Amino acid sequence: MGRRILVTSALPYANGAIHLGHLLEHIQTDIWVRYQKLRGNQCIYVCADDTHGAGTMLKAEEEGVSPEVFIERIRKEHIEDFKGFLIEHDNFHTTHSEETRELSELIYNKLNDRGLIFIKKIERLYDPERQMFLADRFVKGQCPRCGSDDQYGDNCDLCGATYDATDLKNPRSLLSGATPELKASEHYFFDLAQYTDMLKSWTTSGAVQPEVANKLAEWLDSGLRAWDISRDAPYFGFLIPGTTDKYFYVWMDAPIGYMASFKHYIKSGNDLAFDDFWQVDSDAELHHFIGKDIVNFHALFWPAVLEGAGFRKPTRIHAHGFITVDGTKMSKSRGTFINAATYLEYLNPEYLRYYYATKLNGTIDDMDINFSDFVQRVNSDLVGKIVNIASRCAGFISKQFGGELAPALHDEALWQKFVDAKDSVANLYEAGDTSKAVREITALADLANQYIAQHEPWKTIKDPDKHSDVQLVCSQGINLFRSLAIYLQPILPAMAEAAERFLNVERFRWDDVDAPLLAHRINKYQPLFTRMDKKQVDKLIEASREDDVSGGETADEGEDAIISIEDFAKIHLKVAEIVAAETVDGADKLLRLTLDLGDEQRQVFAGIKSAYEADELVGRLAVIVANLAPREMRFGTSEGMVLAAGPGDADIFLLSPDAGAVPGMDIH
RNA sequence: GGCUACGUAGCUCAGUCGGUUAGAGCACAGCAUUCAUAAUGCUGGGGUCGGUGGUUCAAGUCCACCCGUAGCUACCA
Repeated sequence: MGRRILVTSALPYANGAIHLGHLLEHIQTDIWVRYQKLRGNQCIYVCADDTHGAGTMLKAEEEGVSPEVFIERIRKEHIEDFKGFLIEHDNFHTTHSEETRELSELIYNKLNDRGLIFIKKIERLYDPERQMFLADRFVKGQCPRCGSDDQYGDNCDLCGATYDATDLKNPRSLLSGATPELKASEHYFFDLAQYTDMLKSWTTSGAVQPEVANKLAEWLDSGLRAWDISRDAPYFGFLIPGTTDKYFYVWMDAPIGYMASFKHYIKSGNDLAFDDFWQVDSDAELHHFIGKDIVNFHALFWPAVLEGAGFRKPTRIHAHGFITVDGTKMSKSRGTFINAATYLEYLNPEYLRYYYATKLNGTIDDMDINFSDFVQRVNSDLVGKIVNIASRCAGFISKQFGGELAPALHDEALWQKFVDAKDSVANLYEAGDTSKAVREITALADLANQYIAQHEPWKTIKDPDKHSDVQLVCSQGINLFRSLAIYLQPILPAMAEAAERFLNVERFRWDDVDAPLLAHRINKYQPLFTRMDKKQVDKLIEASREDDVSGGETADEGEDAIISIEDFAKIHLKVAEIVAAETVDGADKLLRLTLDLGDEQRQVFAGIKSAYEADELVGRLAVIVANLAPREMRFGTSEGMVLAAGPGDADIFLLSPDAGAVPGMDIH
């Protein structure tokens, strides 16, 4: 009997669009789920929007609609975005649902009955104008340690200090600008410390990755405190039973949303028993895929709540790292904060699924996206290696043999190598190490291409006596391709479907790799993938940059934030003389400049060819960023940046110092 | 600031218990090839393993400190 598995991805917060970061998690989960389904296991994948909290309430208010209307609109967008990336949630619900309310109340009542809930009066910052308590992110003021202004209520960006919002000097409410006052309020606490021993053994039992267990040990060893699970009105959420103005904190009901989504899935006509998956001795598996930033909620608070309420605990928490682009955080101003919907306007979703798959390894390391690497990997692996096998064999089979595959294999040993990879690829999928799985699969693709090159069907076809050899070789090639398509199905479901049509077969199953297709009629080959042009990616980045300008998002990244004098001092500007300038073969926009900085010469590539002739630049002075990291470019290394104004094309204007400046002078 | 991770070829990443000359793919160069969507095959160049110091017969691997990146730090979600 197969395994029974319930899988979740972290719930996206219902105040913004799905972006590349969400997709890393959902694609990773989807690959794992599709693999389980392909194996014939019963695997249910549920998710939901995380809707509660002051965040959605205020955002809805900004748009002048009710929170309910606002979150439902977001949910529809999220569902569309995920569908566009072929992510097959069996149910995508909302935490603002009857199921979540019922289960939250049930769990709370059980915890309360067991004496795990207590009430304590605490003092929090209160906005007297808006008449509401303020979460840390809605308060700014001066850091109590270094005194820098404009810092949030939890920690200081500049000196790194952490503190309570009540410690801020000159605090102000971001909602009204008013000075917050301290106000006492009764909060409800969950007695987390009761479960310290349980959590110590659970976190080291293999339920979380070792590096995550290390991080959690820090919490466990320093002593768990009671967890504040209530928030005061006004709040968007569910009332705590027996109160009229205390709401469940969003992180209390968010994981309950996993249960609720599963419950709703059953209600929608699926014949499953809720208790089979959630009762304390359930033999079904429960897997949560999450980002490394929220491990404490999933691997401390959540298992303790489940334990306290008499439910089973998760089988495994799969934590992953974050996306960086060229080594740094996604950035709206650089156009690397890319939304799912924008991506889909320009590129095939399976390109991204494949690229992520080549890099996912089941650890919490961050994943760096490099767009030229992305283009190269997809083009050379998917189009050049894998799909090309089918493409180069199909013509012979359809033109010479009426679409009929040979009745026998030509190279049994080679075929067996493809069969033998099955368990190892399976284990890698199971462990979430899809990067190794892909490496094994592309190594097989290399063998297939070598095989075809060695047997040269395009030469054999000219010899009438060896006509049937061509059928043997190309049939072998197509069977090898079929194995690859099955192995890649979890990552590339649409490609696999197209391959099924080409091969004229039913839906792939994992065990199909055991036996080849022989004496079988296939259909005419249609290209499964087309090559990607870097220009499409450039357009996508450009479009994402525009999104930012028109979107008017609240600057939660601090993109255009005021910088300190220390930040400015990091930029070292110098006067430089352009001693040589020349065009670069093959480059449309670049000029290669040789700059004299007084004590050294540097080569800099500048994108100013559209506005300047090389000759007119020689001898003039320019302003250069002298400590910019050297950049490897296609035509060589660029060792700095020349400053210029203007929007681009013909309108580029180089900056120059007034008369008297000499090369090498510092600019302050 | 404290903590948890990470830093290896131009790029993206492997590298097991410390053990021979540090590997792969992409990119690049040369040759071959023309079935395939300019797709393939063969060969090759390319490394101060972030830095400094230490432990050891032996360090990419262990230790200390430093630099850089990311996350957490319980009311941001």
